[in-house]
Amino acid sequence: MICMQPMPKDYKFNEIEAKWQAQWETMGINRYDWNDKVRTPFSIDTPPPYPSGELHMGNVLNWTYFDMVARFKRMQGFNVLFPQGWDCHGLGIEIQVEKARNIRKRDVPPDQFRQWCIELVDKYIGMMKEGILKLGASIDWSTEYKTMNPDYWRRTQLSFIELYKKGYMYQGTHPVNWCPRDETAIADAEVDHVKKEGTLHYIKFHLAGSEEYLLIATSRPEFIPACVAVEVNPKDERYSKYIGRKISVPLMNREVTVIADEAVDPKFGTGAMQICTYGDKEDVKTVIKHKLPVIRLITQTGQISEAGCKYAGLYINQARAAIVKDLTEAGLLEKSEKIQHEVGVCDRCKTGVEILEVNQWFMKIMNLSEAVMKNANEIPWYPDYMKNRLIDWTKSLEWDWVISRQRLFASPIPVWYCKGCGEMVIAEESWLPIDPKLEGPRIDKCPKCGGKDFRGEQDVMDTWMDSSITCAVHAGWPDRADWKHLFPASMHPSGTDIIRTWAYYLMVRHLALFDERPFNSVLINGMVLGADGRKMSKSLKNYAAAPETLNKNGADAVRQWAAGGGATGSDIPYRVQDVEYGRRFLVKLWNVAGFASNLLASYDPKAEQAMELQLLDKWIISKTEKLTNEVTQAFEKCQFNIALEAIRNFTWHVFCDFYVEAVKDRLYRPEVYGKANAAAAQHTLYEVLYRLLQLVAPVTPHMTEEIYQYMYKDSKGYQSIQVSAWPQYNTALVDEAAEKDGDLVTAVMSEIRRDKAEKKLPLNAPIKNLTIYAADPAAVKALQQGCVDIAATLKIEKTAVVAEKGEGRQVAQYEVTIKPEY
RNA sequence: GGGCCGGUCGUCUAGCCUGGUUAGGACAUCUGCUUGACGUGCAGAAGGUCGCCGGUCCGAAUCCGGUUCGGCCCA
Repeated sequence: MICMQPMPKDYKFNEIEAKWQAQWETMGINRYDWNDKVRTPFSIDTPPPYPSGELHMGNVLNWTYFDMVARFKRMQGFNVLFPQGWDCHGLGIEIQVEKARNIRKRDVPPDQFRQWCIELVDKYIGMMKEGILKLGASIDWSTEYKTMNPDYWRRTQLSFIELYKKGYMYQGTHPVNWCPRDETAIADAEVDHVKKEGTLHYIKFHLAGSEEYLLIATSRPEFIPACVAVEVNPKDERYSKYIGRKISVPLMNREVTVIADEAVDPKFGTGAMQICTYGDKEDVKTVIKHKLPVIRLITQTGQISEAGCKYAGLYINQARAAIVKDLTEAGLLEKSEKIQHEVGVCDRCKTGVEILEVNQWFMKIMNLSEAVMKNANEIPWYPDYMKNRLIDWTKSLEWDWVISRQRLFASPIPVWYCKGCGEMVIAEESWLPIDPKLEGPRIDKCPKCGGKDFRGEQDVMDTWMDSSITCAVHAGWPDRADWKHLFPASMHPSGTDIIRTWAYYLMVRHLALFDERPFNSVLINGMVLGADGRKMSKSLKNYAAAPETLNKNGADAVRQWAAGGGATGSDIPYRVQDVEYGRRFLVKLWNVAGFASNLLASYDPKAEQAMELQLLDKWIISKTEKLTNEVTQAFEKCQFNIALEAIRNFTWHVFCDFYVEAVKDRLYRPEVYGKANAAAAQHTLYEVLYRLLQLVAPVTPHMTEEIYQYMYKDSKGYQSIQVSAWPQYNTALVDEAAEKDGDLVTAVMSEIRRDKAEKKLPLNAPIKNLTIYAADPAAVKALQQGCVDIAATLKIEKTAVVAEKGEGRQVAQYEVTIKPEY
């Protein structure tokens, strides 16, 4: 019986990759089996990406990581859940809609605006999904969800209600980061810090009823109307005599007190500073500490309020200019100088962030910090040191998480207020999903005053409220009674840039909701850099478009770049050469498989045959087992680059360059070597190639599947190599003696090749006689076993092994010499 | 100012946790060969005092301390 189909010479990756992507879907191998309670589940908490246009190389890197884990775990026999969602809501899309249509959120009815957002998100999802499909990610598409769909934000609302009941959600008037352009509160995590040039103004503050003045340095003179104190360092001798005295605020008909605090840096500016509400985060601390009053100077649109007297109505920049001008005219401006300083900007629109005291919804997070850090420490991180990013971030937090936003495209906060008495009504679980802007609470009257009129909460939730419950949602919460079967997630993948947001928010939300951590390990990917090592961007001309790259090289080649481009967690430059190397490896693999299928045309893997394994057979079988062990361990530790390099080197330089070369003759001329010998070569060739295909299958799933279907499907019986059993390291097949002897034999082969190369002879140039000298009896024995292969590989007519130290060319690193006669 | 990461052949990167290999690989370069699979492939060559200083050790790219230069994050 002949079961080997001849393989075509060409590999058309476009066709073949698309074919298997469709077939896997049909076979259902990517599906998580919700009814299977036998296999251990392995769930990947795929972070739903923010749809922002076409897939980029960063996405390619991430999804390749997720997919390699999914495929590896599937082969290991786990019931793998690899879900896919889309994180739709948020400022990013709103800003794009505003820009594309040249409007502001208030210019059109909210429904119209939301509709435009939905349309844009859907368009982007289509683009990204196409790329992810092309990459061959083995996602269970039956799990696909969009956070903008009511069925999803119902869960966000439910989590809000439960957290409210547990006392984690509260409303309050506190200073928050505020983006004047987007007119909304934002969280610390959404503030970027950028270096900017600013001006430091030295302004005279006269002591009350005196000609004496203090010089105050400030980069924000527009805050003078909100000045509530002047602060100096208590140890600063220049100012100690003024502490406690009244001082007048320039241009304002008002006096404040000079206070002392260690926090003031005597070396910055003049060592005396104005405290305003609020120029920066430090002001907030000072105001609380010294119980200072608050003057609300900046409005939600970034203008000066009535508190700014004559400056009211001006925008911040205009007010600054006006105040500097007035100060100059009043002779109160001593000097101005340029400085470099860091300012907080909105991470979406890059507008300078202000600190406003406004009524908002908050989630209590400060008391969860210990638990976050404890849990971060208890689970493995790949790589380990990345856990510091989460721990450091957690330690640095000072404010609770502001979760309300004054925007439109987001999950509604399910709350109403009685117009009569102000009583708050929180939605019942059975009302969800519900938008309080569109309908009232499902109760007859206010439970407190009996009033019938309610005002729905106009604010919406931070998008992170949607995306920080994915571990529970993926597991089936709240609809599946058995959702704890998949919770915590086995692995949460994250990027170095979003640890402080995604990993952090997931941790606090789930700990607060369920008193349990959301994931049991974390896989971190670095950023994709341009080939020049700088951040990839279109303007730097080092940008590679992912769809184009995939179309040109095929997913399997690009995936090798992602897997092998660098250590897990480190930033990885996108190098075309890496993709090309990947492609060449595929050509090599395809060729050797095709070649092997020819050599194995008469081989029936299922037939019981007598075989006599030769030295090099045992040698490569043993090495293959060790490779299996090495690759398995590397995949377990998410060291994809190590796994891939080991497989490629072995395939190319051990299997192809030595084993296949050596075994050709045995298979071409079985009559010379005997049936059992040839059978051993066929068996070894067949099984080692199969093992290599399995090991590399998580990285290059398409080609390995194609080869598997031609050569192995019938004998191995799995419908796909993707569900074949991951090989176990079989120590019984490890043969140290055979490896040692085989290494000597291959070293001799290399030495003869070297000799031929030096003599500028072709590698198949015949050698009349070869004499090998070795004094060591063990070496002699090995060479006697191997000299048939040496002769066959290098076209030697007669070979002799002499058991003595002889002359000739020394075999590198061995006490062995050779003497070829051409 | 704080935290984390990194500095290894021309370029990029592995190794460092668990000290001892001629420091591995890829790309580029050079020299041959083209052989019964190879969109080429194969064979070979050259190229690194592992940022710097000090310590521990019989022995350090690897451990420790310091220093310097980058990158990221935070203040």
